[in-house]
Amino acid sequence: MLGARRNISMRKPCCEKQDTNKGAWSKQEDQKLIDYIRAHGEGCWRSLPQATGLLRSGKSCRLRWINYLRPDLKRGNFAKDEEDLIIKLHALLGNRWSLIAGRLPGRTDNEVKNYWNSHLRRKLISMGIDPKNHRLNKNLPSCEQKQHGYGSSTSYDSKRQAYERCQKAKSNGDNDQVSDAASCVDNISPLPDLNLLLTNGREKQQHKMPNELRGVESTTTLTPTLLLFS
DNA sequence: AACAACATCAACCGCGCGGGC
DNA sequence: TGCCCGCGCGGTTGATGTTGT
Repeated sequence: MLGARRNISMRKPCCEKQDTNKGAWSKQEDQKLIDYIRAHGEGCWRSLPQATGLLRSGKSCRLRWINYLRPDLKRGNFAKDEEDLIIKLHALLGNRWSLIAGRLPGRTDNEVKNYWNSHLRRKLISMGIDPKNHRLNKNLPSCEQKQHGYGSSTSYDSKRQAYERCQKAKSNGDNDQVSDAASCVDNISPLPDLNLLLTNGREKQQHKMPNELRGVESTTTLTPTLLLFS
Protein backbone atom coordinates (compact mmCIF):
# COMPACT_ATOMS: atom_id res chain seq x y z
CA MET A 1 0.00 0.00 0.00
CA LEU A 2 2.73 2.39 0.93
CA GLY A 3 4.47 1.60 -2.31
CA ALA A 4 1.59 3.00 -4.30
CA ARG A 5 1.08 5.97 -2.04
CA ARG A 6 4.75 6.71 -1.80
CA ASN A 7 5.26 6.70 -5.54
CA ILE A 8 5.57 10.45 -5.61
CA SER A 9 7.25 10.44 -8.99
CA MET A 10 3.89 9.66 -10.54
CA ARG A 11 2.50 12.94 -9.34
CA LYS A 12 2.60 16.06 -11.36
CA PRO A 13 5.41 18.36 -10.33
CA CYS A 14 4.17 20.58 -7.61
CA CYS A 15 3.48 23.98 -9.13
CA GLU A 16 3.51 25.41 -5.63
CA LYS A 17 7.25 25.15 -5.47
CA GLN A 18 7.89 27.38 -8.42
CA ASP A 19 8.61 31.04 -7.75
CA THR A 20 7.70 30.93 -4.09
CA ASN A 21 9.18 32.99 -1.31
CA LYS A 22 10.79 31.25 1.58
CA GLY A 23 11.86 32.34 5.02
CA ALA A 24 10.37 34.98 7.24
CA TRP A 25 7.03 36.49 6.37
CA SER A 26 6.71 40.22 5.77
CA LYS A 27 3.95 42.31 7.32
CA GLN A 28 2.36 42.78 3.92
CA GLU A 29 2.25 39.04 3.37
CA ASP A 30 0.74 38.52 6.80
CA GLN A 31 -1.89 41.14 6.12
CA LYS A 32 -2.83 39.60 2.79
CA LEU A 33 -3.26 36.25 4.43
CA ILE A 34 -5.29 37.63 7.32
CA ASP A 35 -7.54 39.60 5.02
CA TYR A 36 -8.18 36.61 2.82
CA ILE A 37 -8.98 34.25 5.67
CA ARG A 38 -11.25 36.83 7.29
CA ALA A 39 -13.16 37.07 4.07
CA HIS A 40 -13.20 33.43 3.04
CA GLY A 41 -12.40 31.41 6.12
CA GLU A 42 -9.78 28.70 6.57
CA GLY A 43 -9.23 25.89 4.10
CA CYS A 44 -8.42 25.45 0.42
CA TRP A 45 -4.82 26.18 1.25
CA ARG A 46 -3.59 24.99 -2.08
CA SER A 47 -5.55 27.58 -4.02
CA LEU A 48 -5.03 30.32 -1.46
CA PRO A 49 -1.69 31.62 -2.78
CA GLN A 50 -3.17 32.15 -6.22
CA ALA A 51 -6.26 33.81 -4.80
CA THR A 52 -4.25 36.17 -2.62
CA GLY A 53 -1.33 36.74 -4.94
CA LEU A 54 1.04 35.50 -2.27
CA LEU A 55 4.23 33.91 -3.54
CA ARG A 56 4.03 31.21 -0.92
CA SER A 57 3.06 27.58 -0.94
CA GLY A 58 -0.34 26.71 0.44
CA LYS A 59 1.42 24.72 3.07
CA SER A 60 3.43 27.71 4.14
CA CYS A 61 0.28 29.85 4.33
CA ARG A 62 -1.47 27.29 6.46
CA LEU A 63 1.47 27.05 8.83
CA ARG A 64 1.79 30.80 9.12
CA TRP A 65 -1.88 31.16 9.93
CA ILE A 66 -2.08 28.29 12.37
CA ASN A 67 1.14 29.00 14.21
CA TYR A 68 1.27 32.75 14.19
CA LEU A 69 -1.64 34.71 12.81
CA ARG A 70 -4.70 33.02 14.26
CA PRO A 71 -6.48 35.53 16.50
CA ASP A 72 -7.08 33.05 19.30
CA LEU A 73 -3.41 32.37 19.90
CA LYS A 74 -2.17 33.10 23.38
CA ARG A 75 1.59 33.47 22.81
CA GLY A 76 3.94 34.57 25.54
CA ASN A 77 5.39 32.47 28.32
CA PHE A 78 3.85 29.20 29.38
CA ALA A 79 2.20 29.23 32.79
CA LYS A 80 3.21 26.74 35.43
CA ASP A 81 0.01 24.77 35.06
CA GLU A 82 0.50 24.65 31.31
CA GLU A 83 4.00 23.28 31.84
CA ASP A 84 2.72 20.64 34.21
CA LEU A 85 -0.01 19.66 31.82
CA ILE A 86 2.42 19.34 28.93
CA ILE A 87 4.69 17.13 30.96
CA LYS A 88 1.82 14.94 32.07
CA LEU A 89 0.37 14.68 28.61
CA HIS A 90 3.75 13.96 27.11
CA ALA A 91 4.22 11.14 29.58
CA LEU A 92 0.93 9.72 28.42
CA LEU A 93 1.01 10.47 24.71
CA GLY A 94 4.64 10.90 23.75
CA ASN A 95 5.49 13.30 20.94
CA ARG A 96 1.94 13.76 19.75
CA TRP A 97 2.16 17.49 19.83
CA SER A 98 -1.10 18.26 18.13
CA LEU A 99 -2.97 16.21 20.71
CA ILE A 100 -1.11 17.85 23.54
CA ALA A 101 -1.61 21.31 22.06
CA GLY A 102 -5.30 20.53 21.72
CA ARG A 103 -5.51 20.49 25.52
CA LEU A 104 -3.87 23.90 25.80
CA PRO A 105 -6.17 26.64 24.55
CA GLY A 106 -4.35 29.20 22.46
CA ARG A 107 -1.25 27.08 22.03
CA THR A 108 -0.10 25.42 18.82
CA ASP A 109 1.56 22.09 18.32
CA ASN A 110 4.66 23.86 17.03
CA GLU A 111 4.81 26.09 20.06
CA VAL A 112 4.38 23.18 22.44
CA LYS A 113 6.97 21.16 20.58
CA ASN A 114 9.46 24.00 20.65
CA TYR A 115 8.82 24.68 24.30
CA TRP A 116 9.29 21.05 25.11
CA ASN A 117 12.54 20.79 23.20
CA SER A 118 14.03 24.01 24.50
CA HIS A 119 12.75 24.11 28.09
CA LEU A 120 10.88 21.15 29.45
CA ARG A 121 13.09 18.40 28.09
CA ARG A 122 16.10 20.05 29.65
CA LYS A 123 14.22 20.61 32.85
CA LEU A 124 13.28 16.95 33.18
CA ILE A 125 16.82 15.88 32.40
CA SER A 126 18.16 18.17 35.11
CA MET A 127 15.62 16.66 37.50
CA GLY A 128 17.00 13.25 36.67
CA ILE A 129 14.00 12.21 34.64
CA ASP A 130 14.40 10.69 31.22
CA PRO A 131 12.25 12.89 28.95
CA LYS A 132 11.60 10.01 26.59
CA ASN A 133 9.95 7.65 29.01
CA HIS A 134 9.50 9.88 32.07
CA ARG A 135 11.37 7.45 34.24
CA LEU A 136 14.03 8.43 36.68
CA ASN A 137 17.51 8.33 35.34
CA LYS A 138 19.34 6.62 38.19
CA ASN A 139 22.73 7.86 37.05
CA LEU A 140 22.06 11.47 37.87
CA PRO A 141 23.12 12.96 41.18
CA SER A 142 20.04 13.76 43.24
CA CYS A 143 21.43 17.02 44.61
CA GLU A 144 21.20 18.52 41.15
CA GLN A 145 17.59 17.54 40.80
CA LYS A 146 16.37 19.04 44.03
CA GLN A 147 16.85 22.59 42.93
CA HIS A 148 14.08 22.25 40.39
CA GLY A 149 10.54 22.36 41.63
CA TYR A 150 7.94 20.58 39.60
CA GLY A 151 4.26 20.78 40.40
CA SER A 152 3.12 19.65 43.76
CA SER A 153 2.92 16.16 45.07
CA THR A 154 3.22 14.54 41.67
CA SER A 155 4.15 11.02 40.76
CA TYR A 156 7.61 12.44 40.24
CA ASP A 157 7.78 13.15 43.91
CA SER A 158 7.06 9.51 44.59
CA LYS A 159 9.76 8.50 42.20
CA ARG A 160 12.15 10.93 43.75
CA GLN A 161 11.47 9.57 47.21
CA ALA A 162 11.93 6.01 46.06
CA TYR A 163 15.08 7.00 44.26
CA GLU A 164 16.45 8.68 47.34
CA ARG A 165 15.63 5.62 49.45
CA CYS A 166 17.58 3.63 46.92
CA GLN A 167 20.57 5.96 47.13
CA LYS A 168 20.48 5.93 50.90
CA ALA A 169 20.35 2.16 51.00
CA LYS A 170 23.25 2.00 48.60
CA SER A 171 25.37 4.22 50.79
CA ASN A 172 24.44 2.06 53.77
CA GLY A 173 25.39 -1.06 51.86
CA ASP A 174 21.89 -2.47 52.31
CA ASN A 175 21.37 -4.46 49.12
CA ASP A 176 17.84 -5.63 49.94
CA GLN A 177 16.66 -2.11 50.48
CA VAL A 178 18.43 -1.04 47.33
CA SER A 179 16.59 -3.53 45.14
CA ASP A 180 13.28 -2.81 46.87
CA ALA A 181 13.56 0.89 46.33
CA ALA A 182 14.88 0.48 42.81
CA SER A 183 11.97 -1.70 41.78
CA CYS A 184 9.66 0.82 43.34
CA VAL A 185 11.18 3.52 41.17
CA ASP A 186 10.65 1.43 38.06
CA ASN A 187 7.15 0.37 38.93
CA ILE A 188 5.70 3.78 39.52
CA SER A 189 3.57 4.64 36.57
CA PRO A 190 4.43 7.98 35.13
CA LEU A 191 0.88 9.15 35.62
CA PRO A 192 -1.05 7.08 38.09
CA ASP A 193 -3.30 10.00 38.87
CA LEU A 194 -4.17 11.07 35.38
CA ASN A 195 -6.81 9.66 33.15
CA LEU A 196 -7.84 11.57 30.12
CA LEU A 197 -10.42 11.67 27.46
CA LEU A 198 -8.66 13.30 24.57
CA THR A 199 -9.49 13.90 21.01
CA ASN A 200 -8.55 16.23 18.29
CA GLY A 201 -10.28 16.64 15.01
CA ARG A 202 -8.03 14.38 13.11
CA GLU A 203 -7.75 11.58 15.63
CA LYS A 204 -11.50 11.56 15.86
CA GLN A 205 -11.88 11.57 12.14
CA GLN A 206 -9.37 8.80 11.71
CA HIS A 207 -10.65 6.75 14.62
CA LYS A 208 -7.17 6.91 15.99
CA MET A 209 -7.96 7.57 19.61
CA PRO A 210 -4.87 6.36 21.41
CA ASN A 211 -5.39 2.98 23.05
CA GLU A 212 -4.43 4.35 26.42
CA LEU A 213 -7.25 6.87 26.21
CA ARG A 214 -10.05 4.68 24.95
CA GLY A 215 -13.05 4.03 27.10
CA VAL A 216 -12.06 6.52 29.71
CA GLU A 217 -14.84 8.49 31.25
CA SER A 218 -14.59 11.20 33.74
CA THR A 219 -16.45 13.54 35.98
CA THR A 220 -14.11 16.50 36.30
CA THR A 221 -13.38 18.96 33.57
CA LEU A 222 -10.17 20.92 33.31
CA THR A 223 -10.84 22.24 29.86
CA PRO A 224 -13.92 21.49 27.82
CA THR A 225 -12.20 18.53 26.26
CA LEU A 226 -9.76 17.50 28.92
CA LEU A 227 -11.29 15.28 31.50
CA LEU A 228 -9.40 14.35 34.57
CA PHE A 229 -10.06 12.23 37.54
CA SER A 230 -8.02 10.55 40.17
C1' DA B 1 34.21 45.68 21.72
C1' DA B 2 34.57 41.38 19.35
C1' DC B 3 33.90 36.86 18.91
C1' DA B 4 32.16 32.16 20.06
C1' DA B 5 28.92 29.21 21.95
C1' DC B 6 24.49 28.35 23.14
C1' DA B 7 19.34 28.94 23.17
C1' DT B 8 15.11 29.92 20.99
C1' DC B 9 11.54 29.49 17.74
C1' DA B 10 9.55 30.39 13.03
C1' DA B 11 9.53 27.99 9.04
C1' DC B 12 10.41 24.15 6.07
C1' DC B 13 10.36 19.26 4.69
C1' DG B 14 8.92 14.61 4.08
C1' DC B 15 5.60 11.37 5.18
C1' DG B 16 1.05 9.19 6.11
C1' DC B 17 -3.84 9.33 5.94
C1' DG B 18 -8.65 10.05 4.35
C1' DG B 19 -11.55 11.25 0.75
C1' DG B 20 -12.91 11.94 -3.93
C1' DC B 21 -12.90 10.51 -8.53
C1' DT C 1 -9.90 -0.84 -6.76
C1' DG C 2 -6.35 2.16 -7.42
C1' DC C 3 -4.62 6.69 -8.03
C1' DC C 4 -4.19 11.41 -6.85
C1' DC C 5 -4.97 15.51 -4.04
C1' DG C 6 -5.27 18.12 0.03
C1' DC C 7 -4.37 18.32 4.61
C1' DG C 8 -2.15 17.66 8.97
C1' DC C 9 1.55 15.78 11.65
C1' DG C 10 6.25 15.26 13.69
C1' DG C 11 11.08 16.02 12.87
C1' DT C 12 14.57 19.11 11.45
C1' DT C 13 16.82 23.31 9.96
C1' DG C 14 18.53 27.81 10.10
C1' DA C 15 18.12 32.72 11.27
C1' DT C 16 18.20 35.52 15.09
C1' DG C 17 18.86 36.72 19.83
C1' DT C 18 21.32 36.12 24.19
C1' DT C 19 25.03 35.04 27.18
C1' DG C 20 29.74 34.06 28.27
C1' DT C 21 34.71 34.79 27.57
